Amino acid sequence: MSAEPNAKPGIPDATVARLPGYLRALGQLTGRGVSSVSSEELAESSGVSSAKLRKDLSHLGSYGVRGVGYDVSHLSYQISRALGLTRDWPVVIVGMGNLGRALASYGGFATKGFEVVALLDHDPQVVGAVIDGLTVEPMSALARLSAEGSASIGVIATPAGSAQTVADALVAAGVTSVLNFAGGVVHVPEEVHLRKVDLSTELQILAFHEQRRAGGAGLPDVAQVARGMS
Amino acid sequence: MSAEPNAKPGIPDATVARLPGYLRALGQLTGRGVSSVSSEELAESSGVSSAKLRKDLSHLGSYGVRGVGYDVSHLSYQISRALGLTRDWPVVIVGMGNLGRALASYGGFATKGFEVVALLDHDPQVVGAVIDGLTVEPMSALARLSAEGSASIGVIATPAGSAQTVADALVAAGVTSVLNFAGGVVHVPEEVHLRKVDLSTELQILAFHEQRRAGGAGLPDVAQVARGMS
DNA sequence: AAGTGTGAAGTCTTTCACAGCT
DNA sequence: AGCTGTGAAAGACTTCACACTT
Repeated sequence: MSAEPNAKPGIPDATVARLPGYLRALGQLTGRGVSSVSSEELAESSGVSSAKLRKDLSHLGSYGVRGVGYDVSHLSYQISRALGLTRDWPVVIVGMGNLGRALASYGGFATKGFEVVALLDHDPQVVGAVIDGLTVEPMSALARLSAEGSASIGVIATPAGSAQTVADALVAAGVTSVLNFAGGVVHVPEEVHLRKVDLSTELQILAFHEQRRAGGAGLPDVAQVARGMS
Repeated sequence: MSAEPNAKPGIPDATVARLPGYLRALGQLTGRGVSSVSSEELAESSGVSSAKLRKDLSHLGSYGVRGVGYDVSHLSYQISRALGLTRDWPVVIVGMGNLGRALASYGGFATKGFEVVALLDHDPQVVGAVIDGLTVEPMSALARLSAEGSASIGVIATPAGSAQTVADALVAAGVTSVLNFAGGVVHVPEEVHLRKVDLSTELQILAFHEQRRAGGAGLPDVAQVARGMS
């Protein structure tokens, strides 16, 4: 209870969620040979306001130079360090359906900071397949990962119905962070960090805004609105 | 300037983002034959607190019965209506790589409220392929969708480098909401709604928490803290 | 008795605007 | 002169706790 998932002596959640964006923008600047950048410029590249950017960075420390701006490579390093990307985190992906395959070969993992150490699937027909250089293993391989202590981040890409079972297995194997792409609610122990990405949810949020744009009216107490015009 | 993308006479963004979760939980209850539910129970199924749930629902209207709870099917309908899911929104997916294929066949679209009307890809080698019953078309097909007025929500599943170009094309074709799975920042006109889903970002946020768990101490500079006090 | 709906208090986040350093 | 870093103000969101309804 009093132990929030958020006992932070340090960096606010909202800030943490934006740091990856800054890091990416800095990477692009590096690629273009830019070595120094102002908060105004970096904010523009990242799609936030400069005040927000400065406040965010101020939580990491004082890495800018007044009157000048930020050194691109130094700031990149500091953000990487704050995010814990100066070492590699082992990632296990469970569920090698379309989505799992996409994730396994997605460039996101190529980003420094992560290494896919195992691809798992429940289906014997899928086990043994080679995806992006890794052989798909059965769920029982979790025991090995657990013993090796090489389970740290787990990604769930199974159908929604299996998500809780998979999450339980991951937690039992020592995984302490879970990224859930399967729909539905998954419960994990207090000390395990869980994040959720769901296509339906995203689409439904967009639908809300589409409707607002079109409808205009749609207030709560308006009873039955016109049925399908189509 | 003062014109926020967010002039809401109605429902707070944070609430809108949770409504899909309630809707899913209600669907499960319906499947189990439950016809009435309390805020406590529905909150538990949705992974939120009951106070938050009640406050959220209060923004839609007063659809509960004191001393009793909520009627499952009526509440489902009201949430669907609030989200704009009482009609179908046409969705265009651009980029038929691994991710695009996964999205095209993902159950998320099967959820009532959306219809995939086109799959597009820039690569002539991919055009013509049939995925989940739809034939992949070239980017030029956007002109047709635009003329039909059947472009409403666009999903970008291309490599990051093409994202801005694709977004521009979608907007030109009349798309008013965009869901971007490609990394990087994409700019769209004020009136177009944009949401972003990025694997790297999610992993990096998890890495932060993993590190916090492990590292414990190691805060960057303590010197600066003292400075601010003087 | 049970459980919703909601003001009010509390917490977190963003924005403002400017002091302070280079 | 220019740009960062940051208190203070404003705003958004969450939690509390209870009046009110069935």
